[in-house]
Amino acid sequence: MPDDRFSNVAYVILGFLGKEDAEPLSGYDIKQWVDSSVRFFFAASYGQIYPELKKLQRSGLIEGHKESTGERARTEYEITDAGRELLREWLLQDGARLEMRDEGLLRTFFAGTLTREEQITKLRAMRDERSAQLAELHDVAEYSHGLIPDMPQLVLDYGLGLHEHMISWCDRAIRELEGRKD
Amino acid sequence: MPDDRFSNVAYVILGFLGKEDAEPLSGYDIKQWVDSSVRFFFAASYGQIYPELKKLQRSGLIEGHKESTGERARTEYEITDAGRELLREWLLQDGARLEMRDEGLLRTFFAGTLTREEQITKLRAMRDERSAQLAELHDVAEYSHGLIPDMPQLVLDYGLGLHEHMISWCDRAIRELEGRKD
DNA sequence: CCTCGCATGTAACACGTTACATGATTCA
DNA sequence: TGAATCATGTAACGTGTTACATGCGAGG
Repeated sequence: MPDDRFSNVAYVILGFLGKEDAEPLSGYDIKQWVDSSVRFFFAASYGQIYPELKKLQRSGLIEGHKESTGERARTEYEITDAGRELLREWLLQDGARLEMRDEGLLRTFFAGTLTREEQITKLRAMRDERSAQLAELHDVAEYSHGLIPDMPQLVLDYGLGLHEHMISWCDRAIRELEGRKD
Repeated sequence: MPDDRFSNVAYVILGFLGKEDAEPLSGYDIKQWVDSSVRFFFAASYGQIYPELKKLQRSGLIEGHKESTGERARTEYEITDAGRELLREWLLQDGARLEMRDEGLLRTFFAGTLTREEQITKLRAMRDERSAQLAELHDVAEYSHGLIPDMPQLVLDYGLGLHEHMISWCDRAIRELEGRKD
């Protein structure tokens, strides 16, 4: 067994391939799934996905089949028993990292030297961005309503609530600053 | 002027040095400030801070003074007018990136193959971690109450609300799963 | 015919963390 | 005396994004 350590992206792959009902997926498919579901709290690029697929295959955790029958060239992957086992191990691990990098908040934090006007403008922009994101998430949630199982549904609800919270904070902060407008 | 592009860490440094009342700060000081204020939505390590201080100085945006009078060797930095200008520019920029990487949520999302019991255990662990973080934040907020100006205070409130939201989501999710316990 | 989406990949770069090295001062 | 904190740094590593290259197939 070469190189025994896997990135979170590897577990995302195993996660999608390891769902109860899961069909075989290509690297491209996986990217689509990531972008339309976990994207708001976990991103993954092709630059990570394709190399990781190779690595997982080399380690016998997934199996690839060339599916080039008439259609476009395409390699579909399925999870193996060893893969399921590793996925399960990962799911049960404790100590999960939570990282956030919020440039908007960072700017807000240091915005004391701006004028009230400028501060309010910035907060409104932040609010609008979040609203746009919320709308997108709503689409995803609506579209997949009933199609996806319990846990993913709960996690989508989490995302909706989170964005709503951010928006209402912006609103409160704006009102607060407007009230103090001297 | 060599290399004209600065990382977010550079702006954090300028931010702390550029506050109205700001005293000169060492690299060590800045790390302390980061860890005790913006840490929950933006981290920075010594490995980023020290090189960035050098770079900012080379570009004339901050000025360092060796403060080795009797005490430990220590270099304190102050912001220059050019630095203030760049900081202001950055504060007014739009298009702020928001990145999140939440391993716990990721695991939850894929937890469909675990038993109800296991799922609930995981959620409880997540809840506890968040509670601990919330407590830490409360300490910071309490400690700095009145000491820090408007904007930072608002941002701290944001953090408190965010963590409370996460916790109540965990609670709801747990109740939900317990209700379905078949 | 041309554009869009499907499909696979890689190389260069940017970003960040960790571990390590070093040494002074303070306080119990 | 020994541990903790102040203080400054760097090298190695790991992770993640971007830009690019390539080509097929479907539909307007």
